[in-house]
Amino acid sequence: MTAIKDPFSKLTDTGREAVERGRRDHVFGKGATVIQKGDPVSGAYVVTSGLLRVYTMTPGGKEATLYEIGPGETCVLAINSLFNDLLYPAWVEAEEETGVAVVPGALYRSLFEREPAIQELTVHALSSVVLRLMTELEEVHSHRVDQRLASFLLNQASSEGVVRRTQQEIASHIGTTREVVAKAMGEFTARRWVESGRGKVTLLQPKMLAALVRRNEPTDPGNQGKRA
Amino acid sequence: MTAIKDPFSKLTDTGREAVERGRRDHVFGKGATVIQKGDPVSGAYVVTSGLLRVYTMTPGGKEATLYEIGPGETCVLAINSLFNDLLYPAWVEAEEETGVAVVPGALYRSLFEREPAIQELTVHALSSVVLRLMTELEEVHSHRVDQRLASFLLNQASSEGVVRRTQQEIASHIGTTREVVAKAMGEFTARRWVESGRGKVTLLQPKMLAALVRRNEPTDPGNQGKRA
DNA sequence: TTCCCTCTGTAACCCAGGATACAGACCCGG
DNA sequence: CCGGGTCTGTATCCTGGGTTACAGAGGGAA
Repeated sequence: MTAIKDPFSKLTDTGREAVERGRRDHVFGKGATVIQKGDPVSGAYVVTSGLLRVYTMTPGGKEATLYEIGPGETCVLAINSLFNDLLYPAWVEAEEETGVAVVPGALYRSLFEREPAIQELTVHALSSVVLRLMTELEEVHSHRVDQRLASFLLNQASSEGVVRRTQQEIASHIGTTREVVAKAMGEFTARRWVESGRGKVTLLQPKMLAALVRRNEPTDPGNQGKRA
Repeated sequence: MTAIKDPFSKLTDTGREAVERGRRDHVFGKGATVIQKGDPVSGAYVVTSGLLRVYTMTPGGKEATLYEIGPGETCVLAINSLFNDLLYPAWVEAEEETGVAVVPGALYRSLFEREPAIQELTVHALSSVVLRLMTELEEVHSHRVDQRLASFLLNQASSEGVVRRTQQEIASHIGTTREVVAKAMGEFTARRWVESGRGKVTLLQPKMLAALVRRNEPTDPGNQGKRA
């Protein structure tokens, strides 16, 4: 969503020129840390290729993904920090090889004043993050981990219903530990809703997963045959 | 924070005039529901007096406050819904008697295009909400409820260190139940960090509370003398 | 093939915190 | 001054899920 392929294409000529002169391009390898919590933010980060993951970390080292940033999108937290002059409040890493264009803060601000395209981009990016955060927050305190897992699998699945991620990665995304993911996953496989392999999960019954997400009762009220 | 007393004061004359013509003022009594989840949003909501509370609710009816909106601030979710044309994703209620000016969506959008003050206001409001949501999200999965309670008490306290809220209200704010609040509060009173009365909590040792929030270990490792 | 490293599957344990159920304290109105 | 509603204080129980601790199962490299 909000996939504007080249965010600078709609600028005025002078604007585009300024961006071309001012932008700094970087490439981050898979797994590289792009920004750390507490870093001062030097400019607006626009992803040109690849995928960034923005996440928080508990003092204990457990991670939870806030959201991801794809090509054409910009890192809102950076913009946020830019306008409010704050330190960056989270971590960002490259999930794969990722190109990033950094537009210096002062330049971005002046563009924001003059260029409708940048205003539009900014507001849109901010809005969509607000939405994602809200959804996440709501999810986090109204769904159990098996539900969150199901929901994660559903919207990470390729069209063939395959999710190529290790359980550890999944755990980080939904903010829990590997073992817990394995537990829930075990339940899903037992019910033949998914098939689980090394670094990959295949959805067999997406509908059942979706139903689980919606449902509020525990996995199954009349669950005899397990423990006790 | 972000307390702009009259958000319309910096508009151009034509802009201010348009707002005066277009705005609809409402007053909501204490406890009144201002917007419900799923309501279509007709415009930007600007609080003129009082206090609004934005919260989510689990299917089970448990509430958790996302953030509050004071005079001069505007409800970002409304703006968000406005720009993305979405249904409103949460609930809003008046915590006290509250005046709200509603600026119709079309008008707001056109103002946004022309008026720097509105652009500024919008971005600032969005940014600060992003920050608050992030903080909340981080808090929710890295702090225990006693820590969250402590932190809540600390930033709700008046200058004399008094919080005038019932335990039920507090529970809704930090997203748990009354009983759990009572439990944690009991612990605090036992340690003489706070004094608890009907609808009111007095902080005696704010420093200890603050320390608890920062600390990561459980309340006290060598906790002999209670239970067992 | 073999070694090793990464990933998954289980099982047992334990604790924070949600649910339930009262008892008593405060407070207003009649 | 009494009675009923609203709050607070506990105690008891139970479950979701974090923790620990291994035992296999791929799978790449030498």
